[in-house]
Amino acid sequence: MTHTYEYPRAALTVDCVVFGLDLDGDDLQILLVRRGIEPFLGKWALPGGFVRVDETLEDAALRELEEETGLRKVFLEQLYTFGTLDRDPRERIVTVAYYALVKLSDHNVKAATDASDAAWFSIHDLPELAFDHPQILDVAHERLRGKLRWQPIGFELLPKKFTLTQLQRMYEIILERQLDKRNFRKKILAMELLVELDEVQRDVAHRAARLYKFDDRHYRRLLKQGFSFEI
Amino acid sequence: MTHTYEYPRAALTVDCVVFGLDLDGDDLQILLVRRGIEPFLGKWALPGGFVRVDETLEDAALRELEEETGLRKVFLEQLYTFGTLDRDPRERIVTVAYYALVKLSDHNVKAATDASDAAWFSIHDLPELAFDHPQILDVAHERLRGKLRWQPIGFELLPKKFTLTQLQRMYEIILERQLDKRNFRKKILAMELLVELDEVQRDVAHRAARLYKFDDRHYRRLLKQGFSFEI
DNA sequence: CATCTTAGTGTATTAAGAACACGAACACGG
DNA sequence: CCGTGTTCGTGTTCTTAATACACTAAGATG
Repeated sequence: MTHTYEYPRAALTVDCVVFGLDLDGDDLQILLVRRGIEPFLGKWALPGGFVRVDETLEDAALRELEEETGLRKVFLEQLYTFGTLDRDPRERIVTVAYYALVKLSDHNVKAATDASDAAWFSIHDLPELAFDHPQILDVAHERLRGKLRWQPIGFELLPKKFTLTQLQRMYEIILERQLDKRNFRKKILAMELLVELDEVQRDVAHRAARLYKFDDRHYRRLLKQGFSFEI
Repeated sequence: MTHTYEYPRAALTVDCVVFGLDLDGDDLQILLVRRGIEPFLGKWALPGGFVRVDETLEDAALRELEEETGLRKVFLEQLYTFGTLDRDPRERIVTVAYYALVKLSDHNVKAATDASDAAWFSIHDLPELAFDHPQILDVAHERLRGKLRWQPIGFELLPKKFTLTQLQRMYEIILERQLDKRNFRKKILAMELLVELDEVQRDVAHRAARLYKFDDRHYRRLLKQGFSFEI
């Protein structure tokens, strides 16, 4: 069945920049999929695809993410819409880009094997990408760095229970600068957004650190009172 | 001539939230156009329209803005893309929203008469709007307030030459809080982004204030050195 | 020349950010 | 069980930025 319109229409797609944090490797990572069709057959690309006429943009992004990488229930936020004329060699395609933050600890390497061909890459060592995906990735990286300091989205990259050192390292990796240990702990604890758990790290070859979790309910309550997060 | 595709496609539009500043009325204003066709015939709406297949999104926004309101050469930035299923009663339409900042002093009331039916409204006294335009406007207003403090975009709302009092009032109107006169002047002058002109206000019934202009070249130079603007 | 309105200016106090080092805990290996 | 190695957890001082606050000067008007 075909569909006919009076004027030509651009096709509409979504693309997702998925960030993951490798605390061991001290590295920010991106989830890419290998293209199985032309154009750019065999090249790596951002997971994404065409928006169906009966689903919202966000639904399309979540669907494509699951189909291509197996990921579900991730933090997802709209990034920017890219609409230059020649960004796809086939025809005019406008893409609404999203960025996602995932806890590598939960959805560990499963994502890589589940789908046809998906893999994590260090943001500092990326393969050649299809389309204008390098540009989309740059915008996403910039947004992540910018937003991280003003909104508590970084917790989406950590396991539910984390140590203060892991939290600090997350900020250091993404912001690409060192933070002072004592000042960092003073500041983050003063916000009263973390709940200290009766639990410590396990299986570490040194003194185990106390575990904390982020108190989302309390954060939302504070927000209404004009509280503003800042690292 | 018609155009046929294998799968149904959403239509793509752009909409613009145009902000103007009325320094006399101490008021932030929005430019709206009255709809000449169904749906929502006769209702006020954001200027906007369909994206042609051979123009970029930004070009479409600028074109629609000029066609419907006569405005040219305004500050324009992408806001967000709205894609819920029922936002247009006719069919699936996805809209890429932009926001614009204009100097009311330059493009004064011409805009209102030039086009069929365009007019400025106080953001605190808006008429009933078509589609999901109230929501788009809210997002734009939130973005403006958020961005104003961290980027020197407010100058786009003022005449090229302005007084420090006007500058302060602009921040007070949009941020909706009072600022201390001496602290404000101290801070803004310390940034060294303003050029003091050999010129003062004219036609005022009291002591005339010194005029300043924003030094865009110097701002860009400072940016590269890691400078960050903040009010 | 008296009146009215806005312009323009400095200091003292308070809060936040930055700099900085060492003893305690715990696992491990000999 | 004792020494070694690694990370944990903690306070104070100094510096810088933010806040609070009020009067004289300039110039237009009648």
